[in-house]
Parts: sequence; structure tokens; C-alpha cells
Amino acid sequence: MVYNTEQRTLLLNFLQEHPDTMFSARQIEAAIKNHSISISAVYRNLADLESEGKIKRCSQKGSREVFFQFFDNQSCKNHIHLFCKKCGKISHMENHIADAIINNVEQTNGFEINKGETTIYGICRECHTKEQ
Amino acid sequence: MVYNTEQRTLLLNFLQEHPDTMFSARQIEAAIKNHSISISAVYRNLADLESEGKIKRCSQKGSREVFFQFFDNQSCKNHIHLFCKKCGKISHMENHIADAIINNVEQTNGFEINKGETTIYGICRECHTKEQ
DNA sequence: CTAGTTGCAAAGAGTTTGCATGGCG
DNA sequence: CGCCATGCAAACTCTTTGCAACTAG
Repeated sequence: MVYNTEQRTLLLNFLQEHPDTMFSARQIEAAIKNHSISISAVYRNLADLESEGKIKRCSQKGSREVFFQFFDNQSCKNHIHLFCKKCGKISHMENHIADAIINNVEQTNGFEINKGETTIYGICRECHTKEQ
Repeated sequence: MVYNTEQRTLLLNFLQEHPDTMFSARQIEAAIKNHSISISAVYRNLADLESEGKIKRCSQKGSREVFFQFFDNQSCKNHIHLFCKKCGKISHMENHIADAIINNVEQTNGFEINKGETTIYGICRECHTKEQ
């Protein structure tokens, strides 16, 4: 039996409102600070929500912290993710491109890519045009 | 001025001998245990070697530890990496495929992929055939 | 009322740092 | 011999856990 506590709702709502960004437990705690949630409740709910498949756990290159992101089952599970090193936004790679890549790599390297788990690092369009 | 201490040499040699595998600080300490190196010397040397560009820092999905891997400037920097979730081996994606992918994604998503930093997750040929 | 959840504080795990000692050049 | 690096232990950061109080159903 799972209770719908105020904290759990706040947490899931917060991630749901920012489906294209990853947050650490600390960031989440801070973001909903005024509504008050303890850091342990954050971790516990994150763990629960992850095993329910509602959010996903990511790791960041430089950081030691673990990040979490809302996981839209309908769209996220079957997409390769593009993570922008500048702004931290995550976008989805078009699936027809991803499938072409996957076939290509499987044939030449014999490597079976896992879509849901791979994140490609680079610079997104917005940050790239901003730079120039 | 940088001294070539015994520990620094042992550490770099160890990583150099296993260019296709990632190791945590703890694993490295254990691996060259008989020759003796302290965990703090491991961390300090890893940090130095990283900023000298001789090794690279990676993060693993499930783990909280940071992993390091020898970074062959000539071959590694310009390859997308394929990380096998089963055996932990890292291989390189053929560069003509990577370039095709990069162009494709840049045109459709406006996303500029950073080769050296992206690692694709999946199952390698060996582990895949082993399973069946 | 009962069982799951919360907050707090303490415990763990991984990493970093201060300081005296030791070794490279 | 001077300065950098090492080892040890203590400090730090992030995460997990035990427990009593609390709350959703």
C-alpha cells in the first residue's frame, strides 16, 4: 500500500513540471523548501518513484551527486537523450535517426545499444547560437 | 615541478595496461596493493593525471563512485565510446559511423555532439553471444 | 485504528585535506 | 638540501538507516 503524502505529491509534481531537466536530491529539497520536505523523505521518495518507473536516475560527468529526472513512459523510454553541457537541458533524439544509428552500430561493432540508458553529451542549438 | 614518484608511475602504468576498462580509486588501490599506495595518493594522482589529460573521469550508472580510465590522446579523444553494461569493457565506435551520426543529429536536432565525452550504454558482442 | 511516511540524528560510503615525514632531483 | 609527494587520520559531502511521532486511508 502506498500513501499519497503531501511530500510525495510535491516531489513528483516538481519533477513533472520540469521534464527536461535533471535535479539532485539537494536541488529538489531546496526547490520545494517553502513547502518543507526533509532530505531523507526526498531520497526515499526518489527511490520509490524510480522503482515505480516514474522517474529515472542519471549520472553527471563532473559531479559526485546522483541526478533524477521525470520519466515520461510514453516518450522517454524509447529515446536516446541529448544532454547539453551548457544549460543542462535534455532533449530527445528523433527516433528514426536513433534506429538508424542502432542498426549501424550493431552491424559494424556488434554492439547492442540500450536507448533508454544512453545519453549523448554536447551543446544544444540554443546554447550554440547564443555563443556566436 | 612534478616528481616522478614510484606511486605515480605505478598508477599510470596500471591504467595504461588496461586502456579499455574503467577503475574506481578503490579498485586501483587494491590492484597495486602489493606495491603499496595510499588511497589519498591514488586520489591526488588521479586528479593530477586528469588535469594533465592523461586519464579521463567517467561516471557509472548505478554506482556512487567515480571511475577513471587511461586516455590515449591519439585514439580516445576523437571516438565515441561504447560501454558494455555486462562486462564493463569500453570500445570505440568506428569514426565514419560516428561522423555520420554527428552530422545527422546536428542537422535535425541542432545538437553538437562532443565525441570525447559521450559514452553509449549497451551490450557488447562477446556478452551478447555469450547469453544465447 | 493500522500501516506506511516523516523528520531528525546518527551511521555509512566515497572523497578531500592538514600536517608531519619521506623521497625525488 | 629544498620542495613536492606520501601516509595517516580527521574532515567533508552525499546517501542511507533506525526510531519515535505523525498521518493517510
